[in-house]
Order: sequence, then structure tokens, then C-alpha cells
Amino acid sequence: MEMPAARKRAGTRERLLEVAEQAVLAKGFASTSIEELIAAVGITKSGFFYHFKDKTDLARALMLRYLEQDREILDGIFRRGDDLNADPLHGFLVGLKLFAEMLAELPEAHPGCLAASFCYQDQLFNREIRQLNAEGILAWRARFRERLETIARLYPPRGEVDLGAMADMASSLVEGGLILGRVLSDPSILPRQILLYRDLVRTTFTAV
Amino acid sequence: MEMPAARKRAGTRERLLEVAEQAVLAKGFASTSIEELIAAVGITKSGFFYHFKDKTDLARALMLRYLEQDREILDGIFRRGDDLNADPLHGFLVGLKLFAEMLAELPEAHPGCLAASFCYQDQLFNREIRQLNAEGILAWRARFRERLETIARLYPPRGEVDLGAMADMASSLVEGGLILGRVLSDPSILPRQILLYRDLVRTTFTAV
DNA sequence: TGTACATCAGTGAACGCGCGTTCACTGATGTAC
DNA sequence: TGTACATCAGTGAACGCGCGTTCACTGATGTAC
Repeated sequence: MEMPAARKRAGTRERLLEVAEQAVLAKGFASTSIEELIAAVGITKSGFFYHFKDKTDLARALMLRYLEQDREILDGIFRRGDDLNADPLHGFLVGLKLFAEMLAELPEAHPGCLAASFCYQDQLFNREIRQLNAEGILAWRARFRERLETIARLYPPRGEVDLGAMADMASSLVEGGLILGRVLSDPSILPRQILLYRDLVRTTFTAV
Repeated sequence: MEMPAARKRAGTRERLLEVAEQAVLAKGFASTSIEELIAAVGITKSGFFYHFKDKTDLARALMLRYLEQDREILDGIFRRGDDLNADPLHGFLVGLKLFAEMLAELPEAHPGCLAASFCYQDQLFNREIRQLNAEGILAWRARFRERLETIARLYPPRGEVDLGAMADMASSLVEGGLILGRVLSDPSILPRQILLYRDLVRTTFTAV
């Protein structure tokens, strides 16, 4: 089962990032030592510094990777929701359902979010990294808000609704649900939070 | 403005905990050095080890202090809500309003939650501390759930409602709202999340 | 097709610094008789 | 009221270990001619 040298080499940087992300979510960035990463991946310390100029560079790469993956996965899910249903409200509701189902089937026992981990250690990072994190959150606010506004034009809600807060609520519930799920070791919490959000969206925009 | 020696001594342990909590919320537990705590408080390193047997002991004390303070503050708020209104639904709604108002007026620029910080570094801590954290979350689930069930008996909701998830949602939104507020440096996010939760509770239990 | 050079993906050894922890000791206050 | 002892809240010096970083070097692969 020896991997050919070329194949082995190819993904070293990516494997470092993967191992690092898991470690950071479990122990935090400061306690994630370069030593343990290279041990897991099977290179020497100098090999690490070939791929990353210093530890801050690793943090930046982790953040970028996280933003990209996150965006890709969620975009895929909500686009599928739209494809399955032309109506913006029902497309979004389908997307939320798919999202909850995906979360319920995650293989990881205690999934986490790098944005949350970094935000509770943000003094360790420079402005660039904190800025990337903020942009990631703002991007989701904008995407959800746009959906909600489109929906609100078709289904004007009774009374005033704070669509900005409602857009943020999706992110809030993901972050909060992840924390509760971790602390209580209960992976069912997050999907149920999403389904409750889905109910909120449905009843907000449809008369009963 | 010299403090008398007796007065100065009295609160050393408490001052260590206060400084430590702020540092932990900003940088994480591992990066919070004993050295910086004693510098802030004005004792020597050995003085620290008089108050705490080791760094783990500090973590335990922080967790206990956090649980106690949290419970005291929130219990006070929701009890005031009940006192202002005999009806359980409207008492809870008043309590949520008061809670949102308190959060909006917090002096701290970027408040955080120790439970969240610890959960994203939980491999640093032993079973006892993780257990304390879980018990804290479970206590809030139980308290909110009890309220919601009392309300549901008086105001039976249309359709099925996952009261467990709805109880957790309060904690989720606090945790999530804190994270968004920190990452975006916007202290208005969390109170608005709570007010949206309040709307959800109101419309869930009252016919429109 | 063979040779020269460049790039890629690392190795190996050494470094200094900060951190948590230990240990023997101490001055001020409290308590027993 | 005075003395003996105990406890409280620390001091000061030393320790070893792990960590991030640097530096000179290297073998395998790719490219130019």
C-alpha cells in the first residue's frame, strides 16, 4: 500500500491544511503545533516552512480554504433548491430542507466552524485574517437577504419584518447550533434549528 | 489613591478571574499566559499558584464563575418579566424584551461567551470542565423548555411545534449572535436576533 | 539523444525564548491560652 | 495583656521542555538547447 512518491507529494499542502483544520477546531489555533501537523502528514519541520512562510501564513490559508469550501457547498445546496422549484419562497424552503438533511448526515461527530473558532481567538490574528472572516459573514448576510427580499416582494409579510436580522438568523443558528451540538455531543441539534428556521420563513411569508 | 493592603489583597483571586476571562475571550485559553494575568493584577507568579493549583484549576474556576454569573443575570431578567405580567406567554415576551434591551446596552464592545470559547478548544480541558459546560447548556434548555410547555398548554399552537428545538433556539441565537456581533464588530446584531426570536414565540402561540 | 541548469519539495541541525511548574522561604494577621 | 503558634497571601529563583523560526544543504523531476 505504498503510495507512489509523486502521488504522495502532490497533496502535501492540502493534507497539512486538512489536518490543521481538524486540530484547530478541537484545540484552537495556538495549541495546534506545527510539530503535530508534520507528524500526521509525514514530513519534517522544514518541509512545513516550504509550504507556509510562517504560522500566520497557515492561518490565512486555513481561512481562505474554509471560505471557499463553505461557499461552494452551500451555494450548491441552495442552487439545487432553486432548480427544484421556480417559486423563490418554495425554492428557498426546499434549499433549507436539503441543508438540514445534509447536516444531519455529516460523518463528523462534532463538526465546527472555523469562523467561530477564529473569532474567539481573534487577537492571535492580523487585520487581514479578521477582515476575511468578516467578509465571509457579510457575504452570507447579503445572499440570504437578497433571497428574502425577493420572496417578500412576491409574498408581502403581515406587519414589519426585519429582513436583515432574518438573514443573519440563518448564520446565527448555524453557529449556535454547532456550539450546542458540540457541547452536548448531539449532532441532531443543528439540523433541527435549521428546520425551525425554515418554519419561521414559511409562516412569515404565507398567510395561515 | 493607594488601596489599603487589606482591601487590595481581598479580591486578588476574583481579579485574576476577571482579567483571565477577558483574555480567554480575546485569545483563547492556551494563549492566555499566567504571566500576563499576574502582570495585570500586580502579583508574582508564585502568588498565582497560591490561588490556583495549576492552569487547569484556573479553567475550572472560570467555568464555574461563568455559569454562576450567567444564571444569576438571566434568572433576574426573566423573573422580572414574570413579575411584570402574570400570563406566562406575555411574561416570557416581556422577559425577552428586557433581555434584548440589556444586551443592547452592554458596555463591552465585543462580548463573548465562555461556553463557546471553551467548546472550540475543548481538547485542552478535562472531562469535568466539559461536563460543567454541558450542564450549563442543558440547564438553559430545561428552563426555556418548561416555560414553552407552560405557554403551550395555555395557548395551544396550530400544528406541531418542536418545543425542544425552540428552547435550544434561544441559546443558539445568543451564541450565534455573539459570534456575528464579534466578527462584524456590530453589537446590534445579538439584540435584534433576540427580538426576532421573540416574534417567533409570539406568532407561534397566538392566532393572527 | 545527451547535457546543463532550474525548480520543486523537501532534510537536518541548531537557536532562543516563553511558558507552566516547583520549592524553600516570609511578613502580616488571626487565634488559643 | 502578653506570648506562641498557625494561617493567609504571598516572594524569588531556578527548572526543563516545547515551540516557532532560520539556515545551509539535497535528491528528484522538468525544461532549453
